[in-house]
Order: sequence, then C-alpha cells, then structure tokens
Amino acid sequence: MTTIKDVAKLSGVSMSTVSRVMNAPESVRADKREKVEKAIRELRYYPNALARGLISKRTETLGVLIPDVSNPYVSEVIRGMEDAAHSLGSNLILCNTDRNQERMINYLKVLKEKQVDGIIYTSEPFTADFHKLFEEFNMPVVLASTQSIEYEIPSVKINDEKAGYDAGMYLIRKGHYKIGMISGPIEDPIAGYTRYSGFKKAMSEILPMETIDAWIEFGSYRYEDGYEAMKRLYKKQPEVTAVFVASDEMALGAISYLHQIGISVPEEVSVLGFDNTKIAKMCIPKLTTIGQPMYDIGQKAVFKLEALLNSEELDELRSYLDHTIVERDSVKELSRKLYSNW
Amino acid sequence: MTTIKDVAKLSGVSMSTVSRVMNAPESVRADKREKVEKAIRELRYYPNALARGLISKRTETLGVLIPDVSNPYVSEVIRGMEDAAHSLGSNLILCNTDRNQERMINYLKVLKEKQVDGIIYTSEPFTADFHKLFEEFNMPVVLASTQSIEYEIPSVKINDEKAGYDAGMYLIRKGHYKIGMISGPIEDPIAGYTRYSGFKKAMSEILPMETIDAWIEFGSYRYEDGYEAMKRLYKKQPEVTAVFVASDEMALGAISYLHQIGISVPEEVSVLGFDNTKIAKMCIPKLTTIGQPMYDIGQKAVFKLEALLNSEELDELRSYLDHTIVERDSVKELSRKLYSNW
DNA sequence: GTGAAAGCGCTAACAA
DNA sequence: TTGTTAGCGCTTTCAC
Repeated sequence: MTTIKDVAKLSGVSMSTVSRVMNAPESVRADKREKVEKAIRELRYYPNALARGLISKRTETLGVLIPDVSNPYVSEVIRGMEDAAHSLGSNLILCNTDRNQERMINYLKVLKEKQVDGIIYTSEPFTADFHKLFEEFNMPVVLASTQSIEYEIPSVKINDEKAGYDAGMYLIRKGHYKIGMISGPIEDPIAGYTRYSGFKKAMSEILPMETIDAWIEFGSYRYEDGYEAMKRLYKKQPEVTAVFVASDEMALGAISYLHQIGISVPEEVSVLGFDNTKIAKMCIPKLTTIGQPMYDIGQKAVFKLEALLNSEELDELRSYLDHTIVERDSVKELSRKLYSNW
Repeated sequence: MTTIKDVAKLSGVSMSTVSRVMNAPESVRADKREKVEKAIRELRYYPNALARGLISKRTETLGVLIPDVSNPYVSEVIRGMEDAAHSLGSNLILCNTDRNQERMINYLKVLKEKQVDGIIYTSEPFTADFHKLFEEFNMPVVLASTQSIEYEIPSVKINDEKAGYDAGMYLIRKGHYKIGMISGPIEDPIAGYTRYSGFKKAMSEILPMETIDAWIEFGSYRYEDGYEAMKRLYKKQPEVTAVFVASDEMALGAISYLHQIGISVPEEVSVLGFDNTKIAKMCIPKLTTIGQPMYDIGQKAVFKLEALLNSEELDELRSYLDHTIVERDSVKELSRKLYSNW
C-alpha cells in the first residue's frame, strides 16, 4: 500500500507538501506541485480516507435507514438520495431495518462507530422510542417520507392529508358518489390516518360524516391486503363505483379481486392508486394514481441533511413536496354527474 | 466525543486494558473488566471505527456497484446482499453507476480511498476495460448476476443459456410450436445472447435452425422495448401462439401491446416472462415466468466475497444457482400437442 | 512556500 | 494480567 510518505519520498518533498497539493494546491509552488502530482500518478496513490476522517471528523458518508430496499417505493427514494449524495461527494450506507427495533439499534451503533456524518430515516413512523434512541446516539437526522410532529426534526414528505383529500375530490369530480376507500392502517400517522382523514373530508362534501366509514376498509399497503380489503368492501358495498386505494400495490390487489369476480376496471368500478411506482404504468389497466415525487423526496432529504451538517440555516424544518394526479386508465368518468357544474 | 482514553481514566486502567475488554474480554481479570464495561456504558462510549480500521486494515464495509437501485430486479439482489453483509457484521456502500463509465471510475476511486474490504459488481457485462480498471485499483471483486469468461473472477448467477433452453422446452411441452421470443440485446453476453441461444437450441428440436430467427425480436429489457418488439413480432408472425420474453418488464410491455390490439393472453397468445420480480404476481394475467433466485444471488455473492477476503478456498470460481419455472396464468396449454408423448 | 513534529483514536508488540 | 510505547496515514500548527 502506497502512502503519503512514499509520494513525498519519490517527489523529494515533505509529507506536508504532498498534503497541500491535495488540499490546497495553490499554496504550493508550481514546480513542486507538478512533481508531486506526477509521483501521485506514477505510484497510483490514493489518500486513505480513514486517516483523513480521523482528523477532519468528516467521513462524507451518510447512513440510510429504510424498511426494505426491495420495496419499489423505497428504492426510488433511495435512488434520489444516492444521486444527491453523489453530487455532494458523499456515499450512502444502506441499512434495511425490516421494521425490527433490534436490528435498527444495531445499525445505529455501527453507523456511529463508522463515524457517518448523519442519518436519514426513511418511510416509517418516527416514534418516541426512536427519538430517545437518536438522542442517545446524538447524530444528525433527517426524516424522509415520514415526519415527527412532537419533535423538531427536519423532514421531507408530501402532504398526505391533502393528497387524500385531492384523491377523494378527484373521484367526485369524475362523477362518482358511491366511493370506497382502502386505507392504510389507521394507526400509521404518516400514510395511514392522514390519507384516510383527507379522504373523509372530501367525502363529507357529498355524504353525511357518519356514513363514510361504512365505505372504508384497511390494509397494510401490500398486494394481498388490497385483495382482501376489496373483497370485504365489495361484499359490504356492492354498489361502489370507485375506490381510492392508499398504495399502488394494494390497488393492484384490489383490481385482482374485482377481475376475479368478473367486475371490469374501470368500466364497472374505478380504482385510484397511490404512489405512482413503476408498476402503475405497466399493468392493465394502467393505474390512475396519486403521484409522489419519490426521487425528489430522497434528493431533498439528503440536501437537507447536508445543510444541517454545514450548520446552514434551514429554510423550513418540515418540507412538503407536491403530489400530482397521474391520469391513466383505471378511473372512468361517470356521465351522470352529481355536481355537473364542477 | 468520548474516546478510549476517557474510558481508561474513568475506570482507572490503561487504554490497552480497555481495548482488551473490547477485543479479547477473557484476557482481562473479571473485576477490571466489569469496571471498564461500566465506564463504557456510563460514558456511552463507541469505539471509533476509523482509528480501528487504520490499524486492522479492515473496515467491514463492502462497495456495491449496480446500474440502478430502483430497478426491481436489482433491488432484490441488493436485499440479499445486505442481509448477508449484516449477518457477517459488514455494511454496504451503494453505488449507482447508471452504466456510466466515468461515474463508475469515480466510485471505484472513492471506495478505494474509503478502504472498503471488497467490491461487488452487479448485473452488468464485465468488459475488458472494466477488468483493466479493477486491476489498477487492485481490490477484491465478486460479480453478481454477471460473470467473466476471459478472466478468473468469482461470480454468482444462474445458467442463462439453460434457462433459455428450459423456457423454450416449457412452451413446446405446453403444446406450442409457433413460438416467438423477445430477447435481450444479442451483444449482451450475460442475459442477451445466452438466453437467446438457449432458446434457439430448444426450438431446433421442432424447427429447422434457419427459420428460428424469423421468430425472434430484440429489446433492452424495458417495458417499452417489450411493447415495440411485440408489435414487430406480431406483424411478422401473426400466427404466433406463445412468446418467451427475456424479462418480466418486457413481458408486461408485450402483453400491453397484445391487449391493445385485442388479443387476449393467454387464450390466444401465451407469454412466458423472465426474472419473477414482484410485479409478476401482481399483474393480470399473473405472469408465468422463469424465476431467478435474486435474493440468493446477492447473498451468495457477499458470502463469496467474504470467503475471498479471508483467503478461504473457494468451492467454485463461477457459481450457477438454479432457476425455476414459476407457473401462473400467462401460459396456456394447447390441447393439440405436437409431441403428445412428452 | 516548506518542513518538522504533534496528534486524531485506536491496536499490538514488548516489558514488567 | 497489565501498562508503556510505537505506530496506522493523514492534517495542521508552528517555525523557518
């Protein structure tokens, strides 16, 4: 292994001068600088980041805590993070927590030991327990695709309640008035309760509040959950003409159930998804869905963490990026509209 | 920041003793050990992995070079890698190369500087150029979901040629004899040419070799490629009853085209996919597909790299894991079989 | 503008 | 069993 010492020897200068050509080249006289640069090339010298980090207290490495990389939603967020990190000269250490507290604590410990500059906690509710943990480890944290209301932690996500509201209003505007929902777990304060209550707010424009819950089923965002929830919903409300589903994956499960019992989407029942993951445009029918800017969420989270590390002023503690409505083929416009002036 | 010195002081022993309780506890007398452990807990001391790595020449960190995390196939491989790494006490640094040589070189440089123990190069052909690069950087490498024939580099993948052959034979066995293929690029020696030639070999059992190519189109594994390739194939061979498609994503594109022109899958045309990514069981019809053990590929690649780092004997340089045929709903059995005794 | 030397936090001889 | 000391490879004063 070649070290700074070898470079110094070969180029006939001191270690400090070699260090200078790497960190402040303009402070070294041109002739020496060139000699050093030549030696670096010849010896294929690469400075040891461990030694450097030991002094600088910076590793240019970020830890990313995610539930599971193989989740299509998460993997797009990560992609945004990695691009942002790359553009800033940092790297990402990937940690799949599997929602397992023990595994998470273990990662936190290792990341601390490896001296990562900061951590991004992604896509899972941030509980009081976690907050205590992070306090203990005392590392800069940014939340991506999640947030904390009780604690002052920087975060980046969409406005899920508004998204739920917009979803409901979209279906209403399309002429539906027998509208169901397959929500995430109501105990999930990030993507569950928020979208649920936004949807209910929209529904309250056409329905008495008390009756809305009869049109809502729940599931944990997975395909199978969507299938089962749709089954329950349909048995309860066979007149339903449109369903808002809180994730694309569940939406596919719901469509699968409808398809199985011979109900066509969107001709007989419309389905509105959530996320706009890649699958949404590959299935039949192509999914109309609430689009999250996953890449941007990841990217912004990293930029925010970087700003935090450089103790720059944060423009806002909790950032909310815009969602969109991506219109494709799974929602049908009903001709007989309830409010035709909309 | 608390260091080993602080722990030594508080527990009234020397730094070496503290070091020992962390690395060889049994070599320290119980009473002192307990004192040290208590101090560690009280001070919330975490050893600095940079300092340790500087000495041990090990960082317990691996670099992973992948084209793109947000690719569903890749993200499953990564998941296997990460679990394996975690079980071995290592971490993964994620590097999206985007098939961009410059970006890859940059990553290699940084990974070298950060003293990662080794690198896993994933899912892209390993060219002579890359080999030269890796030689220059002189870091242990394992290939995952790809391989090198010319160079002696450990690798883990499936036997793509056999998989292509099995795919063809499967369709023949299902009674088809007007069988098309949508292949990956023939210049891709990993997943393109291999599956293509395996398929041709199978077809040669029912067709003269010269005519087979008239039934094959090409695409770069993406949805849109599948759509376009299916269009070309269908125009050329409207009598086709089954198509083997070299990726699930392309298969979905192919199905989309067929659906659009009113041809139902599998009633009129059967489609056999490749990979068995998560989407395969979420679409309609659910995809019958050649299943790759993505998780296992990732896992095994990491274990292999670890063995390499510990200079253990590798049981085999190039590992080939088994593929499977996952039967779902997109392939129909034709009653009028060509070889009814099969 | 350049070099010598101290030190980042840790481990590993070597003594004791 | 334990402590002292010399580094690991680098940056950073501080003189010159």
